[in-house]
Amino acid sequence: MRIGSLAERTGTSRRLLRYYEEQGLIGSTRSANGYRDYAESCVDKVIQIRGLLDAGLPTRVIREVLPCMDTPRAIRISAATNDTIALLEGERDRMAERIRCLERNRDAITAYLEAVRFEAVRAAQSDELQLANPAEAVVSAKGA
Amino acid sequence: MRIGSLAERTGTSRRLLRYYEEQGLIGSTRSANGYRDYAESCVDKVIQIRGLLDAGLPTRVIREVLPCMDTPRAIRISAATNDTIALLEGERDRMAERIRCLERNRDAITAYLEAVRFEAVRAAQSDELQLANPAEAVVSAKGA
DNA sequence: TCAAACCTTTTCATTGATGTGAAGGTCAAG
DNA sequence: CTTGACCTTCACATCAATGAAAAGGTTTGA
Repeated sequence: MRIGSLAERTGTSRRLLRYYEEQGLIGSTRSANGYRDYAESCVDKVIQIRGLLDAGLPTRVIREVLPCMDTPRAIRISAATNDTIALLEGERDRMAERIRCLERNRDAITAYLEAVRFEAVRAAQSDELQLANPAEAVVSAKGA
Repeated sequence: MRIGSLAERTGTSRRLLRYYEEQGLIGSTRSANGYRDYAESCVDKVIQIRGLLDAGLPTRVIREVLPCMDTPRAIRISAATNDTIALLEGERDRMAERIRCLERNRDAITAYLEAVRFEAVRAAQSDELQLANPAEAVVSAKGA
């Protein structure tokens, strides 16, 4: 597959794909004319890279982590030195911490949105009944 | 609390705290001499900001999201326009997507590490029994 | 009171990482 | 031959973060 197809199928620019290759995140062979030729698996790989970058992981970490999830499920054990293992454990823990942080904040946003919806309903009912002023409503949620 | 204490208690540099204030992420009052004075709640807030930035959220988003989680649990409903709500829902969904991506990859790393550990045990046992060569071991995990 | 040590202020400049634009050239198909 | 996809390379944009200079406030102790 050439770079245009890969770009289209992954929703990234050709420029960015060349950049990822420069950063050692993806690989490609070259056709006789010098054009890059990508494996089918690159599609998933690029999507995964996009997700990890968007989740805040630096390319350096992604470079280390990606080989552990090769899509033709072959796990290279031999290349795992003790240093690599320690490094991966560290990154796994940092990922877990990121997940916790995001979950906390996602839940807080969810709770806020629910409170807003609840308040909107309450204000509408109040409006219906007695034409009350819904402005400046501040709800103190001591319980939550 | 002055900037030095806050820096020490949050593990960030003074410089960075001024930067966050410049970016509208935290606030401070000023003493008579011009020194910044921070509320106690700023400690948690800064830690939360660090977590969100580390998780890949841009300051723009954090600025919007933070007011929804004020620590004296007062939820300001009034300031929630329809635009704000839509924006928050979008960010919540993006957070959820990040979480899924990180979970997938954390699990993949975990599985890899377990496979490595398993392989290490197997190689050790093999060593004990027949002095086998453990180098270049590649395990094809078709089942997983 | 003087001074040294330390904290704070603002401001300008820079770094590092991710990503993009565009120029100038090659290749291949209509 | 023209068009469109691809190549390399240099430069630029953006964002988070940092460095350093220059100036002033605060504290402590001789």
